[in-house]
Amino acid sequence: MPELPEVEVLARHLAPLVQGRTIRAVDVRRAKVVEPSSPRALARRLAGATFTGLERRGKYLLFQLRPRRGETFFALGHLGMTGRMFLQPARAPLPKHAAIVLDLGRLRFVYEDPRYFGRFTLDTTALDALGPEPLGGEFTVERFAAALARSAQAIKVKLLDQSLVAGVGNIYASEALFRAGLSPRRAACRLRREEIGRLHAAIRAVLSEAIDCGSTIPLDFAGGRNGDRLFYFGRAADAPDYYTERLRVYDRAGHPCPNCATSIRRVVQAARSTYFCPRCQR
DNA sequence: CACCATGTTCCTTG
DNA sequence: CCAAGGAACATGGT
Repeated sequence: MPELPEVEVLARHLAPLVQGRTIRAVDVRRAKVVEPSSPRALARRLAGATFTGLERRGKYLLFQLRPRRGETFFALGHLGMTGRMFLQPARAPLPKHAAIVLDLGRLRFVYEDPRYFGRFTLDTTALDALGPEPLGGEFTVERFAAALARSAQAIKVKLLDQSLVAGVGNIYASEALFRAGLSPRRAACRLRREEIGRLHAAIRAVLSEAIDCGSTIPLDFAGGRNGDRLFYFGRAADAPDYYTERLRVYDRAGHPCPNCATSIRRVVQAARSTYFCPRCQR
């Protein structure tokens, strides 16, 4: 469930739940997800530490922890494509693909991830490569334009570059371009200033609306199948409609464009699906 | 069985 | 050296 809005909503949900809780024991069930930390090093560091803060940066979660003695440190989480993090009662059954389990006493913190593409590690260097937060003051049209001017890549592909803006993924890249009325195939360096301004505003609008939408959904990450279908997972037949209506082009090939009823197209760019309206997006 | 999937990194090619 | 494209990672859904 992982682009910026999903991670933001998760961070807001999780922060008060983990705040002040102390880790009693650490179970690394998939060594891969702690790389480049070693399972032993991670376990030693986390055991006895208390959660003192949680924030989001791009698609990452930054857990602030205070050890029994010594200085505050951080653990970096990433959900990859299919990761989830939640608290559950200590005696509830573990999900099949639990990668990390933190014993918090009556509760436990679980990071589970069927594909194990995500991370839960002490190494925070990935943050250094991130560009500005799209919803923050550092993401200015000037800076955005300057970065785009240096790239001949298709704009859709460029939006996935986390050093350009942090947190836009495959879904919201298509959504932002639709909102801005720009073809995903335009070369980044060929966009006019006015178009860049539109795209800049569209990125912010699409992401903040998604956060607002997600924030209004009662979340239940307790591992159940029920309250966890936020965002784009909510499109099963039994799912509420609020989500379906939120995405205007993503995964909607062949459906009518909400503006002009032209059939939405799917194309492949850099081995990833892109969805757009060939009439509204030039 | 075939193909697709919200992400990131690494390798190859040009 | 750089940019761009593709494969790999591992599992599940359709």
